Amino acid sequence: MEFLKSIKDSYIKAVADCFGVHLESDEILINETRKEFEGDYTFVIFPLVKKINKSPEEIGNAIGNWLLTHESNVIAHNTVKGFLNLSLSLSFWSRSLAGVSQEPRYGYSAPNGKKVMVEFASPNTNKPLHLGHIRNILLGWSCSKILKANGYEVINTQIVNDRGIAICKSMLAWQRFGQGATPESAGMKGDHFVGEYYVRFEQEFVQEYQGFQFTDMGIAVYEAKKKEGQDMATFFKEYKNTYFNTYSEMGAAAKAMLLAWEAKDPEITSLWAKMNEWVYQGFNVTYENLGVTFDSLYYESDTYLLGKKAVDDGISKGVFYREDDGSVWIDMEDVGMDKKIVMRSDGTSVYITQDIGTAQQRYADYGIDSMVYTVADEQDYHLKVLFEILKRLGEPYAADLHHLSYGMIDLPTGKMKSREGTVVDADDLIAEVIGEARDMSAERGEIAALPKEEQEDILRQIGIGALKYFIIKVQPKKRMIFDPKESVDMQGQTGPYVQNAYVRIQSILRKSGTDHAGQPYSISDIHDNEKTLIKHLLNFPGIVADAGKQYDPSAIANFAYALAKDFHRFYHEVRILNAESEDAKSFRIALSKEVGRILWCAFDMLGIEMPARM
RNA sequence: GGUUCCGUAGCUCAGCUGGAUAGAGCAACAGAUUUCUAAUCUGUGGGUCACAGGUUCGAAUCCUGUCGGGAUCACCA
Repeated sequence: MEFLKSIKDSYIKAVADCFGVHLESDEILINETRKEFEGDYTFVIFPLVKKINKSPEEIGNAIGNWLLTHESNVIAHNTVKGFLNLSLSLSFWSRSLAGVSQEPRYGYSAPNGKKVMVEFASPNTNKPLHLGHIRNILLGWSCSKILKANGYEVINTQIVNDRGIAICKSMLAWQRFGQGATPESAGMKGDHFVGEYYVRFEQEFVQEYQGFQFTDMGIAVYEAKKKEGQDMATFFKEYKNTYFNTYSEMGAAAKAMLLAWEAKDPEITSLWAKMNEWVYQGFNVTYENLGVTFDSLYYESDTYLLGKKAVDDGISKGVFYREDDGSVWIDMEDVGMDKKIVMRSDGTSVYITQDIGTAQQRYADYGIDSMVYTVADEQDYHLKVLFEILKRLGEPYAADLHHLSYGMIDLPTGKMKSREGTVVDADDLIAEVIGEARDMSAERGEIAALPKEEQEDILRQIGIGALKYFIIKVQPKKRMIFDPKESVDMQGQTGPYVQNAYVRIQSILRKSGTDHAGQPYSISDIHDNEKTLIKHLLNFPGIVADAGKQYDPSAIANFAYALAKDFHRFYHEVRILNAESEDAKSFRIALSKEVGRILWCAFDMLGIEMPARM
């Protein structure tokens, strides 16, 4: 949209003409005029006062007068304190709207030739997805959409944490207690099925551990290792991990299983593959319900040995150094970070080594220019270290790495804790919001006449829309409180509220038929409501660009809400189909259509569907 | 303790590249439907923008410090 830019250019000319001062376009501050003042847009002229050495009023009036004679879009002006308020002509508004209509990809940038990989989700395969994963998935997916809108070629990926001691615990429990059960025989979703065995392992282990505490051995350990004055319960609480790694029979069995897996033992490998497959089938259902897909998958079982070559390279480049015991380190104290180990003395990789290797693998696979990692803020430091290492290794994409960091989700009752069973399960939550949408819809009966299948689709769109919007409207970096009751709200600042604005528009467009779609119009008057909507439309490209730069979907969510809100008001105060003239009717239909389209685009960028009816 | 993020209405959140009298939603109360779908709209009340300094014509926004909360600081992942 170039109209606002032309006014900015005129402003620069006005300043040059009136005062002989040259301004750069980024020195100009233009806002929408606050509703208590007369005007549409407002220039803040305080910054000019020093340069020109006249009073703000004098400067404002001079520029205003200049614009009045030289800039046809400006039809009136007034200066209040340091603010020059401009009123714009009818033709500005109608041409602006027409400009939006004529641009099929309005708000979207042309391809910029850059390829970015966005990583999100990245679950462990020993238990089902929960609320935290949902926030991660929604952020990653939306960010991917927003980057696409900004002209990037985007590859969605995840690193599937499919190996390690956790999955071995599930496997061991299944071996011992499963009696050959399968998700089918148990009638369960695969990820939940496997998760049950993970829980079972913990239960059995705790039982074993409690038994141990009263054996002679246990008492001897307590006496030998306790801290001064520490009672038995406290001691054993802290000792749990050590017990797992030393005396525990189950711990030993799980660790043996991990070793067998690493040695590619056929029986263990096939059990591992079978149980992971169950989990993936479960995950895929959840991903589908959330409407997300991946372009590529990386499995930790494939990548966990990667990175060793990077360590060798790093040593020869002088990025890493070897200690006497054979361990390899990087010293980043010069940039305010610590020393960090990248390879153990026994020659095995640590977590970050894997990440280095995976990054290199991804570059080898896709030749990407940049990467976005959607990872919770508890790993801020880890990602910071990773990026610094990749930079020092001279990786070609290292200058453009971004950690999409987000805060953890709390419940009104406090933190989610798996030990206390307060973790909100993703599938349960999805079912709940759809159920709520069903109840709300039943009260209204608007869609009752539609075929069953279509109804279900709409209920899903509304329920999931409520849930997604509730989570995505909050700035990523902020820790958020998730109140299950509020998450299913469908009134006020919610997904369904925005969807409802869209649905109203579709209803109008259906009723108006083809008679008025795309009809030319020449308006003789314009409502404040209409101006406000057009202002929103003009803002959209800037919002999208900003959301992309900031990796911040909440900016789009808030924009969509503001637009929907102003549409609802417009809808209420102004007749559209029964407008006072054919011109006004055509104009309002055209305006509604563009609002609907932009709402759709904005929600698409959030990964939220728009129902046609509700 | 070091580092880092957060602190805005009773609650959940916007606003943060400095601009006019800090905005929404929820909750409470009062209204609006012979009208394009009321998942809507209108109105009322509700604030030392954690606190204290500083920079500035101007600070919720930038800087410093304090307080409160989270995270992190493994040869774990």
